[in-house]
Amino acid sequence: MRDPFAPREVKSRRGGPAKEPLSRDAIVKVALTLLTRDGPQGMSLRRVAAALKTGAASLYAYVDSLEELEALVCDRGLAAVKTTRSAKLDWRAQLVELLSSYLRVLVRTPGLAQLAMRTIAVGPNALGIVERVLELLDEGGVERGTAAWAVDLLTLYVAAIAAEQSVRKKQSDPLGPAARLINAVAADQYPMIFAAREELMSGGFRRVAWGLDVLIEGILRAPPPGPRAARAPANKRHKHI
Amino acid sequence: MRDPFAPREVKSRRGGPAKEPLSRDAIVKVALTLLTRDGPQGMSLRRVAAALKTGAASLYAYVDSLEELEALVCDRGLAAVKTTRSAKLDWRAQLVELLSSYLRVLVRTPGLAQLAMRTIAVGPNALGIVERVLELLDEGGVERGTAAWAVDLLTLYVAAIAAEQSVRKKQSDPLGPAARLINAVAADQYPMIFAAREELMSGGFRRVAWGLDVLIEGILRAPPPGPRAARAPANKRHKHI
DNA sequence: ACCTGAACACCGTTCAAGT
DNA sequence: ACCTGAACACCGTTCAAGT
Repeated sequence: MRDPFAPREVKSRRGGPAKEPLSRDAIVKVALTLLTRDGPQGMSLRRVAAALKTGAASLYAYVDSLEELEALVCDRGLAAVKTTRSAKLDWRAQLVELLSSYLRVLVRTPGLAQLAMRTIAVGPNALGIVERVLELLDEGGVERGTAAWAVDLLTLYVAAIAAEQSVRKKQSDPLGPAARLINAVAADQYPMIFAAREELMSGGFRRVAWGLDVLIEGILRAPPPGPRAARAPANKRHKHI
Repeated sequence: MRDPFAPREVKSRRGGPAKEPLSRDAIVKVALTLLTRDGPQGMSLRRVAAALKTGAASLYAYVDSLEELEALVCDRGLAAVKTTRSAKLDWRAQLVELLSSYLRVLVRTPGLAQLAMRTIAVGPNALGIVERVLELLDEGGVERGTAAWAVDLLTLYVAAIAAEQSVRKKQSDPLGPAARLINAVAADQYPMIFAAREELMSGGFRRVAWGLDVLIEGILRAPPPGPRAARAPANKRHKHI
């Protein structure tokens, strides 16, 4: 299997006649545009092809499948994430900054979050983000094995939050019918939910910030992954999952 | 908008002639069966209808859309999660137990995890899980506002892990081409990734256990969400996300 | 009211035929 | 080699017509 992120060389047209000579890069570009403009629905092979004034079959010269295109689009979308270094902020603030940028990019483009959850992100931009997070955790004194797992935990959390938000946004009502259901929950049947119904639905940016705080705090304090199992429930260790 | 989880009453056939008289419940049941057997692809309205020996159009008498069916299937799948109380284990062990059961159920049925991430879970089974988590956190002395946000964090994490695993499983190779790419990563371009390439790919149950530990540890220690912002980066508070 | 076949407007992918 | 139209095997949803 080829590296899907390696540029695929294509014989260039002799004089370079038209505006978009139909290259892999052009395909990914308009796909991301369509995704940003019309959401996940808008990025079909046929629509991308139509935007490039061709048939869908033509795209298969540059892309093996929709899945590959999605991976390419996903990584291209991640180019917008700011991974810049800052001398003024400590590692923790920089980490929060980076992850907030990641979140902002995922939320801004509807469907990108779902893509990020579905495809294993291994393009250069995704790798750049992972690299930077590892750097920052290292700066924070987090041991390497812990850091490796922590990257996943952090990025997974942000992607999941973003995906959830973009689902919620699709709902027409503020917070969707979920809110109404939670409000209608029987006080005697679900007393805890009823008591916390207010807090369950409040959210926004503070909530994300708190979540990142929880993760970072936990990463710094939870027993690191060593050769021995950390703290699995004693009676049910290694039960097949 | 009706509560989609309220049972929809249907005129019963006079004598009750056939095996499955085509009820909302029967539809959800075979849909879940198909999902479990054939994955997300297998649960289309047309396939569900075919399994019930009807046309797809017939299902619209019981279900408003594929999206509603997905929500119903999702909640029905969650019925398998064990929310039983235990006198022998402390709240924390019980919480890990419950979330492990949740994870097991999501991973066992391919596609259920993706469903759980896509639909806002508000069926009785989902509510039961949330209720139980809130109970356990309360037992652990976690303040209500914190607990409300923590439920989301915990369930989101488990669902995301499950979704990621079921994506990985789809890949043919052990760990998929992602592993090969990470192994092939240039040592000078991504030094941190290269150094941690081993740990980045190791995983399994211990990793999940560690993740839950991180979350719980963090939840116990991170500043609780109060009326004032907790610890957002001072220079970029409330920037629109 | 429930149920249905047919139709509508889409999909991703393949393939023989063009250049 | 790139590009294409047409076809294949699917989708979710609607709708007029049945009972």
